[in-house]
Amino acid sequence: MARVNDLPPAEKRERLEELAPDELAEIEAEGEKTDHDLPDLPNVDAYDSVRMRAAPNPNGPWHIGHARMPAVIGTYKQRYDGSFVVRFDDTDPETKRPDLAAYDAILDDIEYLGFEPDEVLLASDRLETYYDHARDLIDAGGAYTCSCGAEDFSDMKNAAEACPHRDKDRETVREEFTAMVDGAYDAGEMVLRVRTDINHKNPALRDWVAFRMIDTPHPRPEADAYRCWPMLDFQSGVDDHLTGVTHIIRGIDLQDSAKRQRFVYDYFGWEYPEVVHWGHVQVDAYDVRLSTSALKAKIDAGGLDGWDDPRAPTLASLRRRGVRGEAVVEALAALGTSTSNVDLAMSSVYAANRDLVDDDADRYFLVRDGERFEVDGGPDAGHPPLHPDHEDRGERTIPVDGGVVLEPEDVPDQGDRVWLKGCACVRRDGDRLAVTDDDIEVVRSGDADVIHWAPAEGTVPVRMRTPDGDVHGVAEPDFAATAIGDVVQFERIGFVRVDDHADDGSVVYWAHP
RNA sequence: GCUCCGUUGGUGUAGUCCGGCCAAUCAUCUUGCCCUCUCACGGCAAGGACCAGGGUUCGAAUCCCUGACGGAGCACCA
Repeated sequence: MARVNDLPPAEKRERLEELAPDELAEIEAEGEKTDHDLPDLPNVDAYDSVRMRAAPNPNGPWHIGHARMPAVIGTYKQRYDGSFVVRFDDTDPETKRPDLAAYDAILDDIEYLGFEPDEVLLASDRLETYYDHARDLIDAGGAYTCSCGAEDFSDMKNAAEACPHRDKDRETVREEFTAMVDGAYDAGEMVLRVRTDINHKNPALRDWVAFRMIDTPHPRPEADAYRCWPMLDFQSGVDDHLTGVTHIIRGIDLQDSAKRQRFVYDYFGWEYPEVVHWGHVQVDAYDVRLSTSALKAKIDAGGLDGWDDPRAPTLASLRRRGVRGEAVVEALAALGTSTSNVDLAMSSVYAANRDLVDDDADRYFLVRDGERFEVDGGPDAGHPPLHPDHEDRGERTIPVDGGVVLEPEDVPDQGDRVWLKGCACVRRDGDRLAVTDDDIEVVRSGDADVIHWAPAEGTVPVRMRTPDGDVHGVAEPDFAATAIGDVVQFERIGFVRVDDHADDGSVVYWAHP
């Protein structure tokens, strides 16, 4: 044994190949399947096919953190040839009041990420289903109506004491639940509780509320007549079973949900799906909080121009900046599904996007805070290529004979030389630049830096919107030929998406370096 | 307070279930070099981590205990 261990790896492999070729193949196959970021889902073999769900609360467009769910279940869907349903859990018309525009905004966001739900459901369409199951649960002795005040019940529960309503007879419970459904009570007067275990060591699991009364009508006209609404744990638990969900992925804030819902599943004789919990995501590079309501407040207060403001950590913003959904998915899937909280580095999204757009992004010059110089001698214009790796795309034409503007940092000292990229080498002489007879060797030898530049006249004014605020500059004339929506690179500045060409100038959204 | 859960480089992640092949993987990041008419791309190299302390063991990132730190739930929110 010791002798074998001392052998170099290659030799060990050889020996093993002679002795046990099958086992070797197995070992090496295992080593190869580590090329995806996400861990395998648990117990996949026990199911005919993998079915997952995203259960968003439609309270606004999505921020970057929200994209994690479609990114992960979409990736699993592809891996396992499975499916997923998008189910809007819009069962609180008051404190989590749905925003009617958010339903479509969220579906748009999912499409942007590159996924298509196999089914879309709205919980607010399914109240009758929940009522039916509540009645079944009551009949099974699994629920009781309770008119305790919330605080009173909480005290009893924490002391592991049953409330006086717990042993009501079923007939009364049935009648009172019917009255709840009929809207006979006001908010706070009556709830339906699941009978779990009042002595359970975890107080969070004791006799939780399944249905409560809400006076505020639902914003959807289809659901505005209902007053008796299910709580998440009941609604979600029932729907997961009814829609055939095999794998639930959710946040650690719902760690206790499975344990709560299991009581209902047990009453119904259902099998609980596999569950994966993940931690919270934070995103670096933004000083705005990753919260829909905080973003909404900031927009309403005028601190952001809208959901797609480049300073907002939203998917709408990334899309406008020219970041592809695929890059967002790649970066989020790489976070895995661990239960600890994670930080998403925007640089990883940017790296993934750069990989996707670099080849297509034509190059242009943008000069910020340009300092003007007259140019003496040399050619009429410079002709840098549209893309350094694709000469066939042609070259740009940048006039030089009417003078040029340079960024202050690039202005050479008196008598020093710089190479105007795509044009010629110039030497500074006061506020003039004299073209020298140097060839490119002066750049190779390190005697002159290559810089970008723009003509003094005929440029396109550009407002570049970035997460850190707007930047102004002028782009070379050919930039006007780009199409809205194109992603181009302003050399030495970064990739941007062309957003608008107006008479008084263009607007671009900065994507990343 | 009660109940759960977690802790691998700056960030994320693999390895932890089934202890040795882990002086720890990959990506991102930072730095340097190469390539190049800058940038970007590409290539090469370097940097940087097993929360702490005990225990078990021939051997611990991996198992056990204690502690520290962090997170979550205990809602008529999702």
